[in-house]
Amino acid sequence: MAMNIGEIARLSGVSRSTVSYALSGKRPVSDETRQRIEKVIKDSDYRPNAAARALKEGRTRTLGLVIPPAGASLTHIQLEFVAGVVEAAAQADLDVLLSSSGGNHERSFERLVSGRRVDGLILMEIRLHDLRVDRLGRTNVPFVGIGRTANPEAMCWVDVDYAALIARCVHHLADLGHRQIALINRSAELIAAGYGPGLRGRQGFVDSVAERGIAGIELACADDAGAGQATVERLLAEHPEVTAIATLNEAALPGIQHALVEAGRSVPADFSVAGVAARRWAEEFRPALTSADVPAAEMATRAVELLIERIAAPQSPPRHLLLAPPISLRSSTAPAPPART
Amino acid sequence: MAMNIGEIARLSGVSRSTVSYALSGKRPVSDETRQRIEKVIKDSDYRPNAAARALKEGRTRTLGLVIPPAGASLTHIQLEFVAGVVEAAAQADLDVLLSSSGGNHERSFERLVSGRRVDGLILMEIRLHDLRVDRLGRTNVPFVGIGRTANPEAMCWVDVDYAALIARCVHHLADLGHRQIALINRSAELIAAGYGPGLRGRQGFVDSVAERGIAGIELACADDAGAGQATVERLLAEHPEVTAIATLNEAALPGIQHALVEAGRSVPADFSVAGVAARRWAEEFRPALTSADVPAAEMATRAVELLIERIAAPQSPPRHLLLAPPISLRSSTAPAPPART
DNA sequence: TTGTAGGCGTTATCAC
DNA sequence: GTGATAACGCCTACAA
Repeated sequence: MAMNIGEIARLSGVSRSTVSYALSGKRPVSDETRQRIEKVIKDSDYRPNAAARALKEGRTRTLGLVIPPAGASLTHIQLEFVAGVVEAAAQADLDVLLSSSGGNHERSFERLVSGRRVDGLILMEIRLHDLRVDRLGRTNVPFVGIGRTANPEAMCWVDVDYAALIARCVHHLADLGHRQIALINRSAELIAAGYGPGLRGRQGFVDSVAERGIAGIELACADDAGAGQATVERLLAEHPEVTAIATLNEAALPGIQHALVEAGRSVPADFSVAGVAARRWAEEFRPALTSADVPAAEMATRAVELLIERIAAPQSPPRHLLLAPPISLRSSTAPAPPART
Repeated sequence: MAMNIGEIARLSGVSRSTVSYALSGKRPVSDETRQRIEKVIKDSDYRPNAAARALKEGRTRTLGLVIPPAGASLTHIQLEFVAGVVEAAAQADLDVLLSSSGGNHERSFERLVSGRRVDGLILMEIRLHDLRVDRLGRTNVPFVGIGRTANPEAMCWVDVDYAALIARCVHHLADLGHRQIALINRSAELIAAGYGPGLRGRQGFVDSVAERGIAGIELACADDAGAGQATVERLLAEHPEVTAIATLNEAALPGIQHALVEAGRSVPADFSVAGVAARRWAEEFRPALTSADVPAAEMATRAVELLIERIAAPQSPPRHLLLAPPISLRSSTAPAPPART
């Protein structure tokens, strides 16, 4: 039984337009007919054909979400963000079409953009120089970036202020008396590719370390526990004087923890760790990690809000949101141990 | 510039149908006209309007993927699966529409189903008695389940044979001389709700333990590290004679590891652990976990294949795929220690 | 080899 | 308060 509006109209003994108006409420319909129609609809679980509606209305009621390619497996933060976007979109009765960019998924991205499959896009993992942003600039598809480009005024985005957060970590550690601090950053490849959080986090580190007049060492580290472990092993071997780590590489955390345990450094008595991570990972660190918890769910909500606004008013000046959540003091930071001899 | 097929036709000096045929290749078009058309299309980056095409063709070229509600944060396995589905779908030039079920997301699910937003659905986390499966049974929307219901013949699905895998873990541990083995299962709530992996894993445990004539203790455990730690602490306190754990709760692994370290049990010399988990988590366990690696990416590929088949032939008898990957021997299992006195 | 025309299911304009 | 009808952009018989 292929239910369509015509069938509902026939069964209710009215015209198709009346059914349409009864549904949309865009013009008055007598109580009697409305109820007859509603009954018929309920009995047949009719729902308007989305494609027909999209064709007629020129909008799809669908948002596109462009995730990083599958190869680079998603972090907890990204995952939480995706779930949050689906949630927030559902709240607004919007669906979410997923696409991965990078790799050889350009077809999928192009379908979204020029096939008018979506009313707007959310782009994850924006690079400082981002081809997708350039591409979208040439169309008039509304979009919101998670992360900002080198020219941030030109577009809508939501981002975390990694520079400020890493700086806060450094200040917190410096306040505790640490004079030798290492930054465990994301991978060298990501940073070379113009990955904002890595670059801005580094900047925040360099600046704050200079401001406090203390020694800072930056290390790149791939996004997995093994790399975290290797990186910290190297750090401890080459720079035994370091007493604290700041990190924005959440996937490396388990490895960082393990390497410290192996090396016999007790956290936080001998060694402090502070970072930027999803709350869940911070809490799973042993001891629980003092960290600025990346508010992925909130970012998702805000990004969807911004996008909905932008879809409604595509020409309005682009809005931005730079989040800097406070550091949650947990158990991984303490006063620096007396200097080793 | 609202590009549509008519506009392309006008610019190329041909009729709309000629453009359409040039694009689809469903009837010959002279080289000269084809080239003219292709040039115009390239210059204008025209792509057919997906909604119009969907309306006309009665198919959307879109797959629906129903994920668990956001509250229950996704595990690594699920995450890898989602990415795999997007990948496999993109390979077949299909898009993926995301929806979460459960919670109050029924609207979103209903939109997918009766609004004809998708050509078919993949349902994650199938329960033994699953309302969504019942709902889909009353429509003719093709779908593939990840997991199977109590009546598995009636539908298409891809599943992991948790019973067999847990049994293999038990046999492996028994072969190593362990006589007291505990199963760390998923949460009591999940199991009470008819969660297949938990129930079937339990069955495999009970059966294999009986077959080997050894003592088995089953413990439920929520999906996070904290719960894993608490569960193992309790286990060691109440059953100090236990020398091995089998588990299918990957999210609990970090906690399991931590509790064992805290209790001074050295793995694998004093204590063995085997399980079912995503490969990445198995490798991040210390020491690397002997486990059956859930092939989430392969499941995704297979599920998409099955679904595409089913969309093409909705009436064909439902196909199933029960995967039982081999156990990868890593470093977390060893012969049982001499009995404690 | 190419063009004409009808219809997919909606919504919205116009008429009653 | 309600009904007929055109249009959204595409595909595809049917004609030429």
